[in-house]
Amino acid sequence: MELSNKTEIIGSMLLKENIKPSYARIRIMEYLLSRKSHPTVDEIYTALVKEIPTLSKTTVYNTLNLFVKSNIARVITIEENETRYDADMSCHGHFKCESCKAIRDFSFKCAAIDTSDLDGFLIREKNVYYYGLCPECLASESQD
Amino acid sequence: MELSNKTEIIGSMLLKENIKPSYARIRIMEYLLSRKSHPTVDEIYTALVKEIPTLSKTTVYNTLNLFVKSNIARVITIEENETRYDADMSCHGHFKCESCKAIRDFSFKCAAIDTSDLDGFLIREKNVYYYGLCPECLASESQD
DNA sequence: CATATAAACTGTATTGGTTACAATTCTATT
DNA sequence: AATAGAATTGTAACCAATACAGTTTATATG
Ligand SMILES: [Mn+2]
Ligand SMILES: [Mn+2]
Ligand SMILES: [Zn+2]
Ligand SMILES: [Zn+2]
Repeated sequence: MELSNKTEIIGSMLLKENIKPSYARIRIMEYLLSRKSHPTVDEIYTALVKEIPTLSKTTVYNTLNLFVKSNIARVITIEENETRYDADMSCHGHFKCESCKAIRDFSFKCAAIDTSDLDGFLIREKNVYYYGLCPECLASESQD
Repeated sequence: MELSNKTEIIGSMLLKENIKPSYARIRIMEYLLSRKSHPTVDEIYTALVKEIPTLSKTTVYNTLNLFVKSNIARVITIEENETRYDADMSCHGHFKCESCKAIRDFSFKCAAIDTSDLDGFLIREKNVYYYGLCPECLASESQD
């Protein structure tokens, strides 16, 4: 069936990073991959605890920190107070609408950013955050 | 003398934004402008309280929030736990060395980032954060 | 100058996301 | 079944940031 297939795919992804594919870890990674919402710890916990009643919020924290350390998830610090997470490790930027608070991906060519100032630096990670208004909020704000 | 000249320049900068140029506000903005270190609230407070013994940390928070709202300073969320501030409002990126923790500016051409995915969006602010190793730390790490 | 009003500042209490840690449960091996 | 180690849990503690009420300072008016 499909669910076990997905479980196996995620399980082997974790095993490749020497992470034991426990049920909680698989479900957390599955949640990260299925949603493009860049969820917070609380969002992940609240969603999964319905199906995994024994789940602890500490486990969500531990698991996400483990994923980040293993480079299969990344931290999104687009907000000042709460950390968000993303399992999409491809090079892409994040736009946050200051009105509806939605955070969505946008693509850009990483190589297009000229970083001659950083010659001699080892660059491990790039985060690009844009802020503004999405088209929907822009339309509803102009009609006042 | 020079100090009063600097004070007047910062004072008129604040007045332009309808911010009353109180002593605390001028000194906080002066600290932000003189340092390129992107200081935290605690760094600013600790440095200034030596000269302004009555200074309250709440005032530092209030003042920085006021500056950010008036677009004469910006929040740097390059770290997960602590907010940093920058009075340099020009388009530039920030590089954080994961070894020595230093945060330094780098320049890039804002227009070079193709954002066709964001057609129809109103972009108000752009933050570019890079992480890695600075040349000094790179050299000291390779000699093991 | 004296008084009144508003703005700025201060100090403390509280909030909320995150981590520390010890106890418990689960998993794998013998 | 028994043991050891890993994973998970629940609570306590931490700490940056905010809320808030009280105090001080600045400005305006008579
Ligand atoms: Mn993303
Ligand atoms: Mn800067
Ligand atoms: Zn929106
Ligand atoms: Zn360094």
